[in-house]
Amino acid sequence: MIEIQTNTKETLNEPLDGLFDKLLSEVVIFKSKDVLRSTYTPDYLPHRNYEIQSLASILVPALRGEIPSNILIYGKTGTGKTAVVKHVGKELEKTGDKHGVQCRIIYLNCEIVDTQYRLLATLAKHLGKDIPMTGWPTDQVYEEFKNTLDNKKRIVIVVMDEIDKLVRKGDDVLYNLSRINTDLKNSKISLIGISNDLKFTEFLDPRVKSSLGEEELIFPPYDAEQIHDILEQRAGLAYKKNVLDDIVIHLCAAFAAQEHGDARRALDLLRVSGELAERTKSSVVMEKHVRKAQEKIEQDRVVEVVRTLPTQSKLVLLSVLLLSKERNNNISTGDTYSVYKQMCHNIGADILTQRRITDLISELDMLGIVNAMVVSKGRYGRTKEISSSIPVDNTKSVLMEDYRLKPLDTFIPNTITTQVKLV
DNA sequence: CCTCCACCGGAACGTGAGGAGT
DNA sequence: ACTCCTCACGTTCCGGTGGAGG
Repeated sequence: MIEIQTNTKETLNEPLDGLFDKLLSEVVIFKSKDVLRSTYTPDYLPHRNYEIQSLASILVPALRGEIPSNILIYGKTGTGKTAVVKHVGKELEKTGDKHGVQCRIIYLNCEIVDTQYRLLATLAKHLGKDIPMTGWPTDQVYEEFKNTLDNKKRIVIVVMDEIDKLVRKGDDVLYNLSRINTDLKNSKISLIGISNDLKFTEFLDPRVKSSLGEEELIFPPYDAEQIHDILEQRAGLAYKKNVLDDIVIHLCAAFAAQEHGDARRALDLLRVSGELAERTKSSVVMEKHVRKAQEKIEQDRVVEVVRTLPTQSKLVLLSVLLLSKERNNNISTGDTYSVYKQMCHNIGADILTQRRITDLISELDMLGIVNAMVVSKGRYGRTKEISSSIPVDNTKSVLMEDYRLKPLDTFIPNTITTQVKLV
């Protein structure tokens, strides 16, 4: 989206290093964009004092050389769980240094570190012991980790973000980790699990459950007012003075509050709004930018979802899209299925049963890319009435990026006409 | 009030991939 | 290398159903 002027002599004669200087100087809105990224850990967390205090008071024994209770933290996305833990952790390490107590916080994201082996290896690495990422027997890694951990007197607090992802693949690691303290002479270990799924402990071994959940913290979602405060504070750091229209922050907060109080979403919105304003060379972020940003974020989400759909679901979606162009959105399962069958035939894909397609349609409905409602048409039966809830043409081109659907490019016109005749 | 359409959606089962244990 | 288990994905079978039209 960067336009380069080539029509004036001045631009052509300008030395190359001046080119970027000029572009750089055009960026006038942001002071620091990173402040609005989800990777940024703020020093000050509005409306999370209670959580910070609770967490700190649970962890304070660490500074006296005792083992803090293990903690489970629950809360939906964007409620500040990770930020609070990182913040408190930083403070704890700082205070520990001041008083000469060795406290280490190790932060792991279980979505990436998702097996027993990787988890132990990563922990060992954080403590300064390199273990090859593959190859060793798991129990050897465990031993190695234990020895490294125990070679110094210290308290180690392991933070496991998205712990539910790890549990789904077995809870042995957690069992081992929660019992490891009995084998340690010098150091002590304590666990903090973060999850956005309230029910994930159901899958846990009862022993692990009780040991891990010695203390529990629940982070409630923010309301619109609280999100407003958060945005206000971050906007001060991220944007230059007087570049935000008054309504911008209110609007971002309102949009995000609708999404179950997700602060991350609100910050994304604020950042994308600024980026859009910047691109249109506007020196002020205005309401229209926020609305555009909201649209863009939603569209990016849809594109991502559609792109990663399994082929069969893509075919079903494509059928719905084609039909919704021909009709006024009153599409039935039967219609969809016959178009779907034709397309499968055209590209030589397996044809699934209608029963399965019903389920696939329901899945698409849950993802929010089509609407499906069961309606009765009396004498003419009972069916799902399907309509697409996304822009048809854009989505179609995303679908066509899939090489397996490519052959349809030439078939699609025929498909529709035969279909129309058929009905 | 009854019928009957065109599908819904639950249940049980089959299959193949992939991981753990031995 | 082997079995055993789990899980995702599909199929088969089938009872169930809201309401327009008779």
